[in-house]
Amino acid sequence: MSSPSRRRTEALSRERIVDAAVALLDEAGEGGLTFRALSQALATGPGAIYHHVANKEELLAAATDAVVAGTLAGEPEGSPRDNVRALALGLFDAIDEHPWVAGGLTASSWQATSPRIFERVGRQVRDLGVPQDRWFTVTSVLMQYILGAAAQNAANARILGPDVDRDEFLGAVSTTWEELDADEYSFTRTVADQMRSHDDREQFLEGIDLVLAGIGTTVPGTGTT
Amino acid sequence: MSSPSRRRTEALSRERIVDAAVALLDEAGEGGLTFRALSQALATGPGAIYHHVANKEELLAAATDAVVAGTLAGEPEGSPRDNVRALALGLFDAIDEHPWVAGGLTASSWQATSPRIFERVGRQVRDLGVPQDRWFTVTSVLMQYILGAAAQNAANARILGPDVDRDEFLGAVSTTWEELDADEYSFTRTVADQMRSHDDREQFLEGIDLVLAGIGTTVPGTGTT
DNA sequence: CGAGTGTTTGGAACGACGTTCCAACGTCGG
DNA sequence: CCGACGTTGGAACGTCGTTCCAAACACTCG
Repeated sequence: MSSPSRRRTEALSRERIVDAAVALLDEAGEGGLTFRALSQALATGPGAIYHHVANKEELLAAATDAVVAGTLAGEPEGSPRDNVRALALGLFDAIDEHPWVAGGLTASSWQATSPRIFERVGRQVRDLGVPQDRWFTVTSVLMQYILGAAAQNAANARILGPDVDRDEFLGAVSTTWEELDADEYSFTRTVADQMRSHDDREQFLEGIDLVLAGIGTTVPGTGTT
Repeated sequence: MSSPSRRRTEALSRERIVDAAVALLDEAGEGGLTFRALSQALATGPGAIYHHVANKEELLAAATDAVVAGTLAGEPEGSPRDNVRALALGLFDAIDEHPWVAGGLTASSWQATSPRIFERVGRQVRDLGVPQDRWFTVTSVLMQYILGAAAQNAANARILGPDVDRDEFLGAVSTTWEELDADEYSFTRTVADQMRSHDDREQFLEGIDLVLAGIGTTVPGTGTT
């Protein structure tokens, strides 16, 4: 370990592999992560990678964890409600920017990534004044909404693609909804124009507020404020 | 159309293909759906299937829609709150029984399946007394929680596998949590034993109640009841 | 300083996948 | 009875995740 090693190329390491994987996923989407493409980006062969990473699933989990850990960096500094909002929005934006993270969380990153998020959310739940015997449930519900909503938003963004106009797409869906069967889809037809002009981020935050309000009704000393 | 066709074998149809796909997915999981396995189950070749189904993505979407449409069969008959609970629980159980549905909803079934669910949820939101200008947002949030929580539950069930003992697994995770770093994971360690004895279905329903309670705070004439 | 040891490398090869292609087959209108 | 046309299903293509192994390397010890 005297000279920090410069072998044939530049030394392959798990960290370098994960970084390259993140870059590849960002560029080419979930299907763009290939051991062949990764080999080429790292100027090596597929076999070499397997000495640092067990398989693709673990690699995806590591890439997911790298992104999530990055968004969880700072320490919270406001009221519990504000902290939950900030935490949720940070995850939402991260998943929106790296849509493959949603799939990565489903895969098997629960081992490292999920507890990381759980802890951050849970501390705010605790500070919110929720009775201790409900900590696990309330934290789980909050986390499920955050990740579930973010994942569905990412799925929508994926079918949209990077080069499709958002307003155009929303307009097309809205038109489709307006042309549905009048009896079978009376409600959906009514709100078709509401969907045309909605903002995903804003709607997500309203959902957080809704859940927080629900939590508020079960906390002894707190109103809706 | 006189004799309802009995060709070489028994006539290939989109419906027969989708049914076989559902059966295959239930038996072997998301990875078990293969055009080769499907060909064998239908006693035909892979090429024949492509005359009835565009590609695998569409097939998965059709299979997903078949399952979801089945759970949405009956008409609701109780209070809006009870109906939401029943609707949510029906979807939760369906996804728990067919975990691949979670992935199928993400894929591209939003075209047919998603509006189906949206309409059902939305009607209850309307009957709940939510102001009309918030229908779209509230319905979306409710639906995001339902599908998000169910999807994450299905992901947990998938890593569990059909033959692993649930209590044993929960105990193992709980133990892992208790051995986390005391400073970095103080909250998670505290609730480790709560997770050991929790019930997924019950927790899901508590989440529904939490969201409903949150909705209740924004509805003019309604208390928490 | 050189031989030996154990790890890292990377290219070839394997089986399985989604998908395409096309010759054979079946059905049906004229 | 015959041509036209949609259906069938097996072969084949390119790509994927993964495995295997001989060559290349860094390091330790005599």
